[in-house]
Amino acid sequence: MPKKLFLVDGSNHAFRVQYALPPQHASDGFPTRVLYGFTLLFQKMMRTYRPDWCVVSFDTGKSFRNTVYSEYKGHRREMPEDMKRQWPFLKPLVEGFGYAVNQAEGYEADDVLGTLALKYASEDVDVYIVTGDKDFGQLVNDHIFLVDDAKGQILRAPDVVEKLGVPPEQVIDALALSGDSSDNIPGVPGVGLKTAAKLLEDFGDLEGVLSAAAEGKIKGKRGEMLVEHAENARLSKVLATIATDVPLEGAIEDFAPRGVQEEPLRELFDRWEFMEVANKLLPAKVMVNTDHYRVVTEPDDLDALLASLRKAGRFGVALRTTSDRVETCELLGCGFAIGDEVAYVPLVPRHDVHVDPTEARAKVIEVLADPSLQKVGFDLKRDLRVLRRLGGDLPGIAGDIKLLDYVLVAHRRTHGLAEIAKRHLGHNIAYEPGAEPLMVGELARIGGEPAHLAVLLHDRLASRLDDESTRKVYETIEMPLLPVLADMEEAGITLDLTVMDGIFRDVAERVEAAEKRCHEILGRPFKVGSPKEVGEILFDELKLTKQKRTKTGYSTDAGVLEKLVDEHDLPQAILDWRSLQKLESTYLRTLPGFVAADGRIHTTFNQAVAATGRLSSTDPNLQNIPVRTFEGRRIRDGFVAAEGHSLISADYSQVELRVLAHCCGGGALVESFTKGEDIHRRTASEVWKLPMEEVSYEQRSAAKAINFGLLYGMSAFRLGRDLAISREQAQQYMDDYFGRIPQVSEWIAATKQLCRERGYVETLFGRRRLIPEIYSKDYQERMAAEREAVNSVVQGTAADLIKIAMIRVHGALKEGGYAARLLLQVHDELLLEAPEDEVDAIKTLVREQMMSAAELLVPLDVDVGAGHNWNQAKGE
DNA sequence: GTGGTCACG
DNA sequence: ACGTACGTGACCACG
Repeated sequence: MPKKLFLVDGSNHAFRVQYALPPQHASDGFPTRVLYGFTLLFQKMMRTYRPDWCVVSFDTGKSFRNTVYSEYKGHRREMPEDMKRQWPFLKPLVEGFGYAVNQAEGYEADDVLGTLALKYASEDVDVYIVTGDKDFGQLVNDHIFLVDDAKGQILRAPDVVEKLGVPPEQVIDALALSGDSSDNIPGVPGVGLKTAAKLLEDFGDLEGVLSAAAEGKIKGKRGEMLVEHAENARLSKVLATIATDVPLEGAIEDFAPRGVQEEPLRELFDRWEFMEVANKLLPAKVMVNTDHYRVVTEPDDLDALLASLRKAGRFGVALRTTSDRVETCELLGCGFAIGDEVAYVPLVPRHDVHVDPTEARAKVIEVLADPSLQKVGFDLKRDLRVLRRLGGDLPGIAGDIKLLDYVLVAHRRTHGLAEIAKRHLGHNIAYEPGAEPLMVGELARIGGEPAHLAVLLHDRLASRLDDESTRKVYETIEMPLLPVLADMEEAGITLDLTVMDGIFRDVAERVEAAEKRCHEILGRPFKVGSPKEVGEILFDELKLTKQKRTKTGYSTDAGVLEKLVDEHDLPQAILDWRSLQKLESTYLRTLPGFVAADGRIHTTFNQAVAATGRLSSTDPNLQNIPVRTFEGRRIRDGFVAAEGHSLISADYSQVELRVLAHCCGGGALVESFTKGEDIHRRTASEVWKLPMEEVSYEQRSAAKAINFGLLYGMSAFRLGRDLAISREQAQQYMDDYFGRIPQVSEWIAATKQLCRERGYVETLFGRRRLIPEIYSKDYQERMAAEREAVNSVVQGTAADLIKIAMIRVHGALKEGGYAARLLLQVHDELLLEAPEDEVDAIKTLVREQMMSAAELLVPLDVDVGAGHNWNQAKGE
């Protein structure tokens, strides 16, 4: 049996895969389709083809032929964006599989392969060229074959005749006549492979055909074309000819497969999330060895550990505490990891630990407070706050796994340590909430594991930031924001319980009255709070007009009830009850319970939850305190400044529309913001083609709805409903709008297109959100994805802006030596607290810092006010 | 635990 | 042919 040499036309395979397979991405948005296509090929190579030698060749992109003939060949096939990003990883992938790469500088892959084929084909060596390129038919002989991997066929000389109509010797001439659109060979118009074969049969070779044509022996249109395009045909012949004389060094033995290179390949598969392939190809590996974890039980060991932490200068850290509330939790211990050295220091008394807990705690707090030591961990904002409460601190934060995962895969709803460890290390975490485990061994694992995982995951995740833009978001926005948020949470905001109690009594009384009224109207008691019961009463019993349905029954939301107020008294009564009951249960009753010993409420800002880049606030949520209605707004009277202080509110004016204007790069939006106009009025004047001063109140309101809708990807249906006009009329408004400001619809279309190409969108600052649903087969899901794409850019950019502003304000306050503090962020608003004598200076400082957070095509505007409570601060 | 509703930007 | 705007968190009823 002859031995087998496989020659892979890498460039050709890449393009074939690109158009044959569906788009595919790692969860951070990195495209993997081409890499996957190669992985499939190499798996087949290993299992089925089993070559004695194999070499993969790629175009270097600066080939001689390419340069000389580029003007004739037209543009070389333009490489799509996602393919370009994968290109640098192809060589490592080939080498990971143990195959050789040959990229002869200055030559095309075709020519390198042609040369190798001729050089090595012999009685003892069969050459198999893996390519979809028809050109290679010219090389086929008794020892050179083609492999069409897509179809799984091996083509020998007779197969070439069948496929191309001519034997290998005539392939070049045939292609010269017919051309090859996929390879940018022009040929003669109107001549396909069939005609070419026929002509060659009649006249021998290309020159025979051309001279026959010149002598008028070929009749009709075809003859004319051949005469006219004779030069083109001769040029095509040159283009179609594969060189076989490229100077190449080395011997065939260089191409002997070296077998799978486990570690490099594992790293690549890991990054691309080729889990199944990895499991099949690579031996399972224990990534996290927990056996050697230790519990520090002796004073000497504690000192030794602290010394090695200082010596290392960088380590993983994880506090272990009771309950989850920062204000009330107790510190149970602290895990440390220096590389794979993992130790847990218990900080509560245990019979089997011979270190004084008080002493140990002091030492741990001291080492963590050393700013020269770098710490990595998971959710270090929490650890920082716990330590601060105990008189310590946590400077020198070098990395936070939660934030890393967030910037890499923002579209995931949660970024828990267990989930991340499972995903990246295949490791199941031993974490057990609740009581301290009894056994020392168990304690070592549970206490040490988070610190160890932080170290292991940090390096893996940080290496994925190599994408410039994502790294920038992490390093210049999220990481610097972490201590700012910790300070804000720590500061908290005073809740005046007397004020709250006053409102509570009033509202509670009215809730009861409202419930009574509901019962009276119906004539019997019922559960006003049960959507099911309310739905049945309204629509089955009272036979009011049915509208929307939910999955489980009738919808009774506010929009539905409002439409029924003319039919019956009950809907309005229910609406009244609901709004009061909402105030009572969500705010008036619960907020006082969050007041800590210092009289203040300390919310938690979640920095890693919103897919767009926004913050969220929990326990309690201070980002949804009522403001729209008079009754609701009263609650803000309860949020007050400390004695001798004022609250200062600063909010960005129309920040999302300004971002949109900037994205559009010009047009009426930009012009209007630059002039400082009333943006809704201006929009109305554009849509109705009126002078600004003639815009009516209704027109301005409608324009406002349009502007709002723009940010969300509005539908004419919804706009019509909101404005109480017909769908057609709403569509007309939208058409007029886009007609007048074409930049907006152009940008929206371009954003959707970019999302389809890449599978993700980016904010102005490079924050990325992956949107896999953009490829959904479900129309509705796909449309929703398009809206998300557009909205994420705008909302996300605004979120980046205010985060940058927060970092700047925080820095400026420190720099200026002010006692004023940031307290809250509500998406486009910052709330601060300042001593009376600083108020004026702080108002100016905040406004300036916020306005200059970024330089956009339009100015950023900020409204500032101050007052004793949140209501007043927003008002004046 | 899920769904409906409603508070915010 | 089909549904109808983006992003959150909290409470209540109900299974």
